[in-house]
Amino acid sequence: MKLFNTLTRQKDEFVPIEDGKVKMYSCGPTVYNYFHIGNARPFIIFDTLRRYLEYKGYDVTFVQNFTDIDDKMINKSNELGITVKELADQYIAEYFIDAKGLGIHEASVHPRATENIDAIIDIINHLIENGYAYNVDGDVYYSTKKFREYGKLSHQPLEDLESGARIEVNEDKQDPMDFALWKKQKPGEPAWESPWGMGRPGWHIECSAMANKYLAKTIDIHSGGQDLIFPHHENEIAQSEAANNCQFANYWVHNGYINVDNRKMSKSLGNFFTVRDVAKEFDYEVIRFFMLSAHYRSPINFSKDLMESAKSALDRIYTCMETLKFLAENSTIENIKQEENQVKESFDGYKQKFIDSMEDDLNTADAISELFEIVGESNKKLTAENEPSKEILEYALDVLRELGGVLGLLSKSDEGIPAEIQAMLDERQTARAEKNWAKSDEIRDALKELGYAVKDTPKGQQLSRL
RNA sequence: GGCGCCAUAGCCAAGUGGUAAGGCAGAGCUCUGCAAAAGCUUUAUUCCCCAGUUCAAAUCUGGGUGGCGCCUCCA
Repeated sequence: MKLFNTLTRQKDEFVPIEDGKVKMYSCGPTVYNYFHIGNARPFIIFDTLRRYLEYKGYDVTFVQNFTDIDDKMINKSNELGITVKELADQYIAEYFIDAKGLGIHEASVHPRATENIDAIIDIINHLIENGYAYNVDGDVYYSTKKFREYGKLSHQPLEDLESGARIEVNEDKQDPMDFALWKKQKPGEPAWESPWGMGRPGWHIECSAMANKYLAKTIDIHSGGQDLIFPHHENEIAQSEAANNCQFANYWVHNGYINVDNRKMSKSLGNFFTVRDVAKEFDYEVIRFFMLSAHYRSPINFSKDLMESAKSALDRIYTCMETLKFLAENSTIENIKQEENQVKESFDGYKQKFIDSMEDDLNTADAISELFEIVGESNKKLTAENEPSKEILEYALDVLRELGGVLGLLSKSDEGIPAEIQAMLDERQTARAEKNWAKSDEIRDALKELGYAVKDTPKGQQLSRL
């Protein structure tokens, strides 16, 4: 498949280092709060990339870290009067609740910075030995000037970065662009022992250390939001490549922002919506569908109207699936009929186009349109009047489930109908036979109260969950 | 100041040289006891503007206009 590589600024054909295997690292959240819709985008996008690679048969090792020690963690824990560890434990648990809802598979490993201090110290030591880092009284900095290729990811020469940089008041640094690898303990801060005294790791070094520890010195794909390109990912490259003397990641993949009123959604601007809050109003799955309905690199706006529209679109697919299921259960014809072979062939065609779209830099928007082609054709050809065979109905369902699964969608489990609901349906059926419309409608309303919608079709009553 | 992205119908959104996918919303019709769902018809002679290249441009080139982002913690 082709992936847009920030390093080369073009779509590159993806070739893994080791045949059949993919090593992927994605920057995870700083766990001091619920994550917001903007944070959710990379989680969903790269989960989808991972799913697609697995669908293609790759054995994917996917690592996503938790940043559980930094200024924000310390400030928030002080605010709440709890320890940094307690804060981290709480929001890591909350992360998994939202992630599960969004259909995000757990990573192969979810390492925490604080549990990998040894690996972090190791790599810093290495950098000092190699002359890329220096210790100033317990603070250790990376010397950006030493790394010749600094700026290769953000495509900015060091001088240009420097001229735009804010002047930071820190006389310890040899150069304004140098960044902290290890921060000396300040009073009241959590700290770990190190060769340079008590302190804690800087933000960038944890990812270098953990990618190395849990994956390899050179990994296949490193992903994250576009706002991490500089400085975070640029610094990771500087650290890892200086320490290991080899390329860090072959493909750098970055997703676009989520905007609110055309402005970037971010914690610092305060214009964010947490996934938890949005999920109170819309299904988690609607959020995921919304994210995948545009290309991952383009910026998208978030609004309630757009969520409503995403919900309607997703409902169209589910309604079709429910109808297919209903017809399959009531079909008297087992094997595919002669005239249905054409329908089957066009389903195969849509599936192929779906895959072609995914191959082209994960074009999920285009891929989703193929789902709707299948829905449209099903609605048109596989109707009760046409007496479709069980085989073709199930084929349609299988294709939708399979492709939906690649996107992490359409997996709502269909539980059986509770006995009491079935009793109501039976009662309504009798009423309808007697043309007792008042009673029929009464039961329909009662079912609606219980969260079920009922449709009257030539084949009988079709039930669906609201 | 440096670097980069974007502009397609009422809204969202694919399409990067061969004559405008898909979804949402709207209107009309069919079906229906009523609904719901679905189907049919309908909604861009045109892709921000101007110029150029080409047999052919939404797509390539140049120039505008408008919006956004990174260079600072951020997904």
